[in-house]
Amino acid sequence: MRQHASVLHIDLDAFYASVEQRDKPSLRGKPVVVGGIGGRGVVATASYEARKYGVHSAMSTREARSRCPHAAFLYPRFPAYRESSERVMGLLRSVSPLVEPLSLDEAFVDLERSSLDDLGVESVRAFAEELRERVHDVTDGLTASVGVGSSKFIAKVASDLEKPDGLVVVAPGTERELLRPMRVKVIPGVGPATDERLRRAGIHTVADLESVSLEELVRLVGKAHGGGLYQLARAQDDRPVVAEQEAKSVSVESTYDTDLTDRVVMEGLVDRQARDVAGRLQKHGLSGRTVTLKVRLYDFTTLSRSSTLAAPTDAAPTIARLARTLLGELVAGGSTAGGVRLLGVGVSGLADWIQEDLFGESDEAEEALALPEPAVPIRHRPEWAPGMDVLHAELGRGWVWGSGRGVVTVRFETATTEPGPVRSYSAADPALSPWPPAGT
DNA sequence: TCTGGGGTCCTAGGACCC
DNA sequence: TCTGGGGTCCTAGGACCC
Repeated sequence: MRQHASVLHIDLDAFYASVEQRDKPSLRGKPVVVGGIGGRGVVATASYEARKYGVHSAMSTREARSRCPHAAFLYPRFPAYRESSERVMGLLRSVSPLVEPLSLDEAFVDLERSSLDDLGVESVRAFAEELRERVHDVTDGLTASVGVGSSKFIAKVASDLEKPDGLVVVAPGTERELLRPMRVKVIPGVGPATDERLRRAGIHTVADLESVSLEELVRLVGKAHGGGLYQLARAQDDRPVVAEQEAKSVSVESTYDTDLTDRVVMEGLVDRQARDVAGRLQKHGLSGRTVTLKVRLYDFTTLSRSSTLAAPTDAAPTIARLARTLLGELVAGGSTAGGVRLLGVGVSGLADWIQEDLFGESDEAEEALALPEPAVPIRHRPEWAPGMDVLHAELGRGWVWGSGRGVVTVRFETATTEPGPVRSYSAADPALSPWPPAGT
């Protein structure tokens, strides 16, 4: 724990939903739900208007629809979120070289490395308030909640206290009294399972946790976790802000609207996932030795099988061959007989050097074997997904309001226009195209 | 029609080595 | 001539985070 409140945590409010409301003027002030729209989708982010109806992250979209049928349900537009995120991270890096992004919408900033000389509470508060304004400006209107404290833990807790659009600076020395009345779930790492174990032991608040011995905590939740809880309950947290985190694994997974039983179909899907993973490894100059296949059965039982190569690879055919073999073992063993709802392929044991540079052997020969195009009957995403940006030859820029039965309905508006008109077209109308055009 | 997708870290057992 | 022990790698599963 530091002497000063010099760790800042920033969290963009209802990030995905807020970007949608910014870019779709007709949705401002209205309930918006961003997430998977398919039969098995879940909510990624709900706007504050939708939260009033009890809609929240990780809820199934079906449940969200029943709670708030009049909300706009939109597919995520990651390129738009990434663009705003990069602007915010860029701004943060202009303030301190030590910025640790946690996701697209969250980051820690080390103020000891900033230009701020006076790390007193009032000075830090003014600095953070100005930072929030600059985030608002650079993102064309998004709001952020900020917490500042003497550690990552305290900063993160603080940023949650006055959401949305809030700022809390925790004065050094007041951390423990702030934490004591809070539920143990406030501690990062305490999820549903740990919460339940602690609850059964009569531990509900941080104050309760503080009164438990280290030995008892280790007995309850294990060595590493128990040690961590013991410290965090006392607001002891020396974790540094770390700017560069190296990737340890790359994976792709997908849940299908209907359970899979056909081995050939599953192999085709796994091939495609292997290709996607290989593409991402290559894009980042990475290769890895361990290939993992993930299978979630109809009853949500999750299995994984992995295999480790002698040398790292980034080749799609190599990854696909291993993943297929692992799948074959599960199919042969009868595990998949009841149906498969999810398939995934991952590569771990990453090295940021290329195999061919260090080893005489390579999988070039295997790379030369092109993977057959999979005959995949299940389309995961409709062609015209709600929320996606489109261009119409006459009416210009708009977004897909809904589609079905060969008809697509578009609202013509952008971030800088008034709420615009709605028109319907044939899904095959050549005047309508995705925006931005493919390949740009 | 309960339960996404991208990750990280930890645990525990067996193999293997010194 | 039993009962060794520690370290590392690999695999599978689970908890957790956003």
